[in-house]
Amino acid sequence: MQEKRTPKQNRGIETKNQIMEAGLNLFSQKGLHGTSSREIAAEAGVAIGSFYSYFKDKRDLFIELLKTHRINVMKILDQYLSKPITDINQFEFIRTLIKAIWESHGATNELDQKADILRVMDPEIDAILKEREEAGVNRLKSLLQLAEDRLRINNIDVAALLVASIIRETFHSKAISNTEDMNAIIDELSDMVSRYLFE
Amino acid sequence: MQEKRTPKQNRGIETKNQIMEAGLNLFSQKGLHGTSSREIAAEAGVAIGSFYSYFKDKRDLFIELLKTHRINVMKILDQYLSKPITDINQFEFIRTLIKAIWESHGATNELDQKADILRVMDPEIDAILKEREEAGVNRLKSLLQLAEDRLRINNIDVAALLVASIIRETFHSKAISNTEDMNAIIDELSDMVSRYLFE
Amino acid sequence: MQEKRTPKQNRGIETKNQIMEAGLNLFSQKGLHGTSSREIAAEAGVAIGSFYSYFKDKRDLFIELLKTHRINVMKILDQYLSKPITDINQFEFIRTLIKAIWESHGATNELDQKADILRVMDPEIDAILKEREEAGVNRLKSLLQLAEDRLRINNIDVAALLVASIIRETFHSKAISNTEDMNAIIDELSDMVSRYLFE
Amino acid sequence: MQEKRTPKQNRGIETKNQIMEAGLNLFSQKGLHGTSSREIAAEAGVAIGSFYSYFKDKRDLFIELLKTHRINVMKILDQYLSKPITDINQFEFIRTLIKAIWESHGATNELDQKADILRVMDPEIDAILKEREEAGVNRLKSLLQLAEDRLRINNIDVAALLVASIIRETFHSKAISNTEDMNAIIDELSDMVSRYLFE
DNA sequence: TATGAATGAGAATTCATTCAT
DNA sequence: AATGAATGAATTCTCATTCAT
Repeated sequence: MQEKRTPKQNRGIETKNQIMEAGLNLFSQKGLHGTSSREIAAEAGVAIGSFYSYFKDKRDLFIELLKTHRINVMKILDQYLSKPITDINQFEFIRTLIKAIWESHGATNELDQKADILRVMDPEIDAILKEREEAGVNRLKSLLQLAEDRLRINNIDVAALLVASIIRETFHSKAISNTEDMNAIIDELSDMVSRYLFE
Repeated sequence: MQEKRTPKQNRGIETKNQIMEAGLNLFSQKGLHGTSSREIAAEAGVAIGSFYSYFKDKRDLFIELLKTHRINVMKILDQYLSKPITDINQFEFIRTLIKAIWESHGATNELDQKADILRVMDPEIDAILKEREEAGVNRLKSLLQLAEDRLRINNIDVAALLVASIIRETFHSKAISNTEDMNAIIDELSDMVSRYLFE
Repeated sequence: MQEKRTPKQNRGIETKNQIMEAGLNLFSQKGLHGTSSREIAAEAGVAIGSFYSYFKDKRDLFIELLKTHRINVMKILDQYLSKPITDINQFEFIRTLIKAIWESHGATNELDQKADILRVMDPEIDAILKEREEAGVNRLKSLLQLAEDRLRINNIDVAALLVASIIRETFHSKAISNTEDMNAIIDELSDMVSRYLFE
Repeated sequence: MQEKRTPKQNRGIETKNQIMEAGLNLFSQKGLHGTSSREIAAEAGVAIGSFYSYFKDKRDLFIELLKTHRINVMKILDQYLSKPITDINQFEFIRTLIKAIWESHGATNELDQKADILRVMDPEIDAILKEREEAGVNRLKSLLQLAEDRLRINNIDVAALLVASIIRETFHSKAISNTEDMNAIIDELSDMVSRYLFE
């Protein structure tokens, strides 16, 4: 195989971005197996040869998209959660958290769903997702520990795992993501979670 | 294509069952795209031609497995829920429900996860899953209506949708299904849901 | 392979006839390659195993049909041509000949067309057709020799070959066999041939 | 299916030509069903993938060959028939016509024979052949109308159909195309046709 | 004699990937 | 850096044929 190219000139950076955008669109719609490398190149408006200049294969692009997305999510979450949260009530705090997660998912929610199926077969993808999930659980645990005296739950580890999973999976749920009134869902979810966690 | 065969002799029924079992195993591990029809035939110990005698193609087998599973889940759920539930408390009621769902998932939980990704591209699979999800939401709604006077939530529709989704997705969650202590998870989940629903 | 069965009981004879009739229909419509042995058995209303009891394979049935047909054609032709022909004029003689050939083709004209393509690949089929063609040419030659003094052509061999071919191929011609007015065609063809042959 | 490729570079044109030549050879010998796509690719000395880059499937190649041939036949015929024909006698005129048709058939005569069998099952092939046959009949009719006062036949439509068919089918006849002395056949055929048509 | 389940070679077709230009 | 023609392994699917019942 030819050496993977790291673009130095503007032209190359542009090409790589086009491929990544095309990949994100197509993988989100049709998953890794459902999308062919030709298709991505065509959607990006470049030759198939160019695709293979920048990515080892389509799985390589998939993983790069997954990692890029992970960084984006973290950035958005940090912005939301950097505000002081002591002066708002518990329900509002949870609500803000859930909204932040919802916003940060945006464009790549579909990609995550596709990645979820691949992790079974693909240890590298599994590792990325697992790391992300653990990071989420840990961050939530830290937040909960700040308010430990107001918690009603015994096992903070199990609770953090459960709450993080529920929030994540709710947004992945097809039944829910097809619902028009996402605000109502977020309100109810916040109610459920805050009532579960706090006295 | 040759006529799809409906086995009349015992030998044929046996063969079809072997194929379905092999399909369930392999699809659960590797999904529809990750499994080849040859592989299924080999795992079932039959010739590839036999596979195509009983199923139009591997998607056809996948759908048949999905439908069979749906029937099994319903059977198990009905058994659990046919017991009188008035004399147990709310937490126990929810806990029994969640346990029933967990038990009924068993072997085909993995299959459902694979189906979930396919529904995006495949209207027939989407329809099967959607019907199942709606059936679940409706059944839960009926149960909730029986205890309407004790509920604290306003919108029973949104609550039923949310709770049904949360239970389903929790079991689909990789982060959770890898956990060894599922009983603790079920307890916490029951706590969360019953506290959300009831006064 | 199992021994080819020659039916002795009535049941067996009946079965074989059903298969031959089904074969004639399907081969005529779709040719040897276009027809599957399953299809023939289904059309005949027997199991595929029965097909292989009576015929080595589908080519074997095809050849048996071809030979049967050949015998039928000869029978009909002989009936027509056994009448004394001296007292009718030349045009009428040729016309009667052509009509006889047309009638005798009937049901198996289509089969002959299919056989024609196979002869290239299949020496046995080629031999059957060649033998039939030569028989036709020779018979025509004999007839012409009876009227040798009235002929205008020099080379009776070439003429017999040409005339026999033209008559045969005219009936095989798609452009013509789709024509509704076959009588007009036969009249013109008779005119052409008689004018060519006789003073 | 991947987009059918239209070669722009010389290399691609070369490849496509090799495939078409291999297809012509093999189809002529063994027909559409008798030839596999792998075989064509091997004969052309290219990979099977290249075959499918240039043709949707082998039927697509077959049809393209048929169309190409049609154009070639028309070109050659036009060259022959563009010479002034008034000063030659009727026999010579017909003889020239028949010779032109014979020459123009050349390599693709065999292909036509194969196409003939396929038209029954394949409307597109039927349409191509029908169009060609009609074009031939019409061209002949026009020629005959130029010499209308010398004709002895009544119905010019039937005569044109019959003569065109006879010429075409004579060349398709296996019995005749195996003959070594084609010149004798052409002479006799010309004699027959001119005597039929003209006073 | 009749049945039809089972077999597996072989054909069609796709698509990830390479490499000469 | 970009192109796209060429490759061929891998997969899907068909169908002639056998053989146990």
